[in-house]
Amino acid sequence: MGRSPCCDKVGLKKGPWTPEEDQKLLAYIEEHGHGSWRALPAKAGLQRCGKSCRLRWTNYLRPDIKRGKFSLQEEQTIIQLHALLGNRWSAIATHLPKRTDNEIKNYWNTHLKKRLAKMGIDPVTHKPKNDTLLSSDGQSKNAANLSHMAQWESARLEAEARLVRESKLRSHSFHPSAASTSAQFVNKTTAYTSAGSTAAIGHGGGDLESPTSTLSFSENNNNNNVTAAVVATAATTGIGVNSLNMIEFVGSSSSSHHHHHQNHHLTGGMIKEEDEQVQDWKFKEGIENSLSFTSNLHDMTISLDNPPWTTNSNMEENFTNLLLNDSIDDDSGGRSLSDKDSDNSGTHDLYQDNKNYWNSILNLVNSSPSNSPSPMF
DNA sequence: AACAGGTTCAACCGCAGCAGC
DNA sequence: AGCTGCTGCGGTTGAACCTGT
Repeated sequence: MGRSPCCDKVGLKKGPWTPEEDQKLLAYIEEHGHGSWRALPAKAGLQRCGKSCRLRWTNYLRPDIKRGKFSLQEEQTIIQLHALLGNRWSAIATHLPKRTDNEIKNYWNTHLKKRLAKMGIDPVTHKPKNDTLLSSDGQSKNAANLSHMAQWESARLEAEARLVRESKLRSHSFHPSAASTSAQFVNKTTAYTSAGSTAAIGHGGGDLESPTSTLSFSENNNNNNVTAAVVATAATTGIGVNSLNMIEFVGSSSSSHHHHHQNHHLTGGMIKEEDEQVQDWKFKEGIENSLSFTSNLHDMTISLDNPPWTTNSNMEENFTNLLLNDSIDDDSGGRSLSDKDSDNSGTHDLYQDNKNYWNSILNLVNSSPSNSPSPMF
């Protein structure tokens, strides 16, 4: 179990990379691909450890990295995914094409975490810090249920990662121009299918199956039964609320991008325009081998005094306002969580905002940026 | 202009998981 | 089954940069 010596080896350089080193690394990978990272530095003539080279490549030099300011939509995505997945930056990064986990992590720690804290939202739990106000009205239960969702989402992502790894192994004819170094650049198709308690393992053609998760919630309570049926097929669209207190996210997977749609040119084109980003979101929904993998993840019942998510109206808008208010008026002291009045209406607002917040998170699962051309912020 | 304190982010560290032997 | 090496991940660090005084 001995640790690999890595940079402990004497003579290996550490610290910031010089342009010359960057050039060497780029030139080598462009010509040969990275291959074994451990062996790379010697071959490329670099006095670095392989780990350092890999990091430099994946976080900085890789051509398909979008650098610069995060868009409002990206911010929202990060916040929502963080609520679902926690500090699983690599998993979050899979939903943000061209952004590295490191970049997302940094952005979270330096911007978003503080912004949420200012708003009175615990950046860890994504619940209002003064949660006692909500403990008796079912909202905590909502959060608990969402926590379950998060667990399943995590499981799904892990399953996807496995599939991706398998896929990469099978088609591992590495080409420098397709120097995919991370699972995040492999398309995935995901789906949350409302299926009651039905377990369905669906298989599609191709040598790999598309990760499709089935989430269903059906829990009994003395009072209201709410089935939250989430159907989110990768880049899903639309949300329907039927008359039975049932939320239905209906999505469709339509694209058929080829895995190698990304051109890994090593020069230029690092930053793509917004419409290209939209394309990338679309691309996420497709997968080279038209994957189809369905797992019935969970069956549970949500019992609620007040059925949550029974309406979608203004959901996104409210979430948007929550964050926008704060980011626009950054000196407001984060009062966007409705502290204008400290009476019962304030409490209600808090509840409402919290509900909207979590609704928006749920909605993320079903929504695709490609279908929300106008920023939510 | 100079300094101090705060912020950002590239890079490092250590650990865990996995594959091959 | 156990060992070893490699890779990826998340937490942390510290130099560079920014801002206020």
